[in-house]
Amino acid sequence: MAYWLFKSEPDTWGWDAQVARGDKGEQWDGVRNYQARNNMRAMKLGDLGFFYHSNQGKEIVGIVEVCAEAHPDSTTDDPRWECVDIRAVKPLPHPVSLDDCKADPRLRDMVLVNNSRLSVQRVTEEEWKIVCKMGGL
DNA sequence: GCCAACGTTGGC
DNA sequence: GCCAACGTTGGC
Repeated sequence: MAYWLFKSEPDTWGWDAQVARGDKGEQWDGVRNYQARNNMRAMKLGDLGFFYHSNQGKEIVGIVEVCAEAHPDSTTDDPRWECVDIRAVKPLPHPVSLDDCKADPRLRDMVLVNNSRLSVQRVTEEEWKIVCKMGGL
C-alpha cells in the first residue's frame, strides 16, 4: 500500500466535482509531466491519496482511492501520457492547509512543502498518518 | 497580477 | 549533450 497526493485547482476540478462522480471515479487526466506520470504508473489498485486544492484554499480536503491503474490518457493522442482513475473516499473533517504542513517540523521533507509544483506526489506512510491526524481522522 | 522555480524545447 | 529561451505553475 502506497500513499499519494493529487493536486488540482478547485476552479477546474475540485473536491466537490470528484465527490459528484461517486464510486465510478474519474480519470486523472491532463498530466503532462514525467515525474507525475511515473508516480501514477507506480500506483496500485486500492492505493490511497490526498486531494489537495491549489491556488484557492491551498489545503488538503479529502481522501481518494485509486480505482483503475495507469492507462492511456484519453485527452491526448500522445502515447507518452497515462493516467489513473480515482474516486472520493471521504473528506477530512478539518482540511489541512499548506501552512499547517509547513509549520510542522515532521513534515519538513514532504514534497508538498518542498516542491509544490509537482502535481502528483508521493507521500510517506509517516506523513500520511500525521496529516490524517491533523485532519481529524 | 507578479514573479520565482521548475520543466521542456530546440538550436548549436 | 549542453544550455539559453521559453512556457507553466502556484504561492504570495
